[in-house]
Amino acid sequence: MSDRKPDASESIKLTIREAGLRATPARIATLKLLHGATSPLTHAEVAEELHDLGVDKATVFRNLNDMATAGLLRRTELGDRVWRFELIAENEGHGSAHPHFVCVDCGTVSCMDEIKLTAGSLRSSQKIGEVTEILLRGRCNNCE
Amino acid sequence: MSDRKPDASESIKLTIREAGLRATPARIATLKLLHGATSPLTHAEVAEELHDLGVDKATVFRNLNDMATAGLLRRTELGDRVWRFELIAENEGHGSAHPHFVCVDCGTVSCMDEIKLTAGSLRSSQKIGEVTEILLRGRCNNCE
DNA sequence: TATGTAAATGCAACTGGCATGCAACTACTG
DNA sequence: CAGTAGTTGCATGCCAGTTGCATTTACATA
Repeated sequence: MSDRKPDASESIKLTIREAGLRATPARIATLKLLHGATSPLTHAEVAEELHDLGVDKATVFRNLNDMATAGLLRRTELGDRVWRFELIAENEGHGSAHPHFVCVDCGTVSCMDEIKLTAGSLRSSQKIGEVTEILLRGRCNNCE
Repeated sequence: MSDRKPDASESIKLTIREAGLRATPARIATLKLLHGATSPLTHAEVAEELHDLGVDKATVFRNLNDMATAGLLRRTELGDRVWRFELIAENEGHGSAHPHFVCVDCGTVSCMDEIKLTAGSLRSSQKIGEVTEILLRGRCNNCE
């Protein structure tokens, strides 16, 4: 029954409260779901998952946006007009977002912590502006 | 060049036909508009401008998408869930491999031929798939 | 433990950006 | 200059997301 630590929910509740929000079942479930995800999830994906718990679409949308505003989640747009959300890790204090890879065929999104630009590239990018997000597009290995 | 003449329309017509599309008034007007624009225009902006000519919204949408598919325009998404379109310069034929920098404020798209990933980054990206496009998002120096 | 209250929720209707089906029209080909 | 496939206008549909409002709930306080 309990391969899940009894206090996992407790620590999630604390996290939510520390962000200034109430620890409701919908929010706890949302964070748990994102915690187990390996890539950002869309509004729709989270909503579908929580629908079985009787959570309304609008509630999911509001919660995701609220928690993103509160600094618990990162909200990104990968070029397909759909918002995606992922947990901001606690030890991720620097706040720097990591690059994402989007498959143009299946739409799968992968997080790519390792990706970096060469030093020269960094310099020339700074001539143009401040880069806040790196996005790679292509075809994932499952699709080619 | 000095194609400010009455044959400017002619050269636009040729461009459209060479892309495999018919040179209709709506398309010519669209290209002229984009030619004079300093940053990518949204569907809505183009549609509003062409509405005075009696061109329907849906037609503008189809034309922009068709011409983007045909390689005349570049279609980008800056994170606000609105498509933007800009002319692809004629001498910009090489197409795929050069990264773009998109300013999330003004919508300017810059080509960044020098941007490269580190060797290690390339390797780890290949574990996921074949990267065909690199997009950097941020704020350009004019906007910050 | 009970209770007051702002925060959160569910439901449904709405919005905005874009896509599509279809009949009428028109740019191009021969 | 007629035939026709590509285009257009209009109406409608679609989808992700938003909003108004009555009801419920988390949690601070008594």
